[in-house]
Amino acid sequence: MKEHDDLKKTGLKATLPRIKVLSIFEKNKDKHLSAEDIFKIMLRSDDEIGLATIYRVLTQFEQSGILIRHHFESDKAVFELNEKDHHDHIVCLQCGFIQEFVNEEIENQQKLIAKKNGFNIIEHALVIYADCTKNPCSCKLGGAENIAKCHKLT
Amino acid sequence: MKEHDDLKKTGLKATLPRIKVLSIFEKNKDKHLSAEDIFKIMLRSDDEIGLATIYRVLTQFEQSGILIRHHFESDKAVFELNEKDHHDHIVCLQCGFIQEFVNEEIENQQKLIAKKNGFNIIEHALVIYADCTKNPCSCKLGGAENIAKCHKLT
DNA sequence: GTATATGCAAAACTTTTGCATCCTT
DNA sequence: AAGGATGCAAAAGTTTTGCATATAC
Repeated sequence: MKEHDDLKKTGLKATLPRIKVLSIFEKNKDKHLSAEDIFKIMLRSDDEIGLATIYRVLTQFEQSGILIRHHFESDKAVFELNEKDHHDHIVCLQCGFIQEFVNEEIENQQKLIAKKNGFNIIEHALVIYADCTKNPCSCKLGGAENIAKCHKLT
Repeated sequence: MKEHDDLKKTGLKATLPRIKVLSIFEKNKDKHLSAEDIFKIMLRSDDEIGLATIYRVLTQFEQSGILIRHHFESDKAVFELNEKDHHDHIVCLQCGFIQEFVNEEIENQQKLIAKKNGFNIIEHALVIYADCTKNPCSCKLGGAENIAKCHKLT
């Protein structure tokens, strides 16, 4: 089982809750999920889990490098798989849609800035808050399937 | 009174709590303060205020463009005066010291990226998380006055 | 005088923790 | 079998809200 082996590689015991949480992220590679999102997804598929366990597992996964934690503009943290290919985010303020991007020039400038100011970069977070109305955003297209695409839950 | 007039300009009634909160930000132009920071500062100077009022005032100030809200890596929001000169932040993970910076090249690249992806930028947040040990960070220098400089309260 | 703002307490919401029980190795 | 992981409930931390009272204009 893929998730089972991935967990063992990081030194974590392959328990059912951990396997379940990891597989949800594998099935939602393009999504940014909160603890509550995970909880709701598992409730809907009749998987028993406690919210406290989810918080513990998410923190462990972040520490072992499996997940990345983001704060974006809201009070609650969201997580995504750490695919090693660093990227930044554009967040649509209307529907929450998240577009990922990379830009070498920005990466380089950051290194120069840190060096000039005497800092060692540990990591960074660049979030552009925007409207995707011109895109157009899925919400504007209407229809349950688009609203679903637009928001976070699967 | 400066704060009084500034408030009237934005259409807000110039009440005592609002004037007090605004003047704290004026006195701490280089700091990023949380609701609780404000609360503690006012307690120390014997100004009566409720925490709920601080939260309401901070939100109103943000909406009227007086303050900017940041989330950085922690759970609690921090605010700073909106000086109109946009800048980004380097946050020291060891002591919380915050260095501001601007970089035109990064600003331009963001505009290009948004355009290419069909988004209207509303705003953006770039935070570099780093160690300022090489700086060296005030905490490392020791001494109460440096620790104080390093952290947020005034 | 009237509408709005404040203070307090209670509630809402996210996240953490203590502890008895269960599961992985 | 033993140690770590889970679930539940309770707590902690941040932010919001209801309502009676106070304040600005």
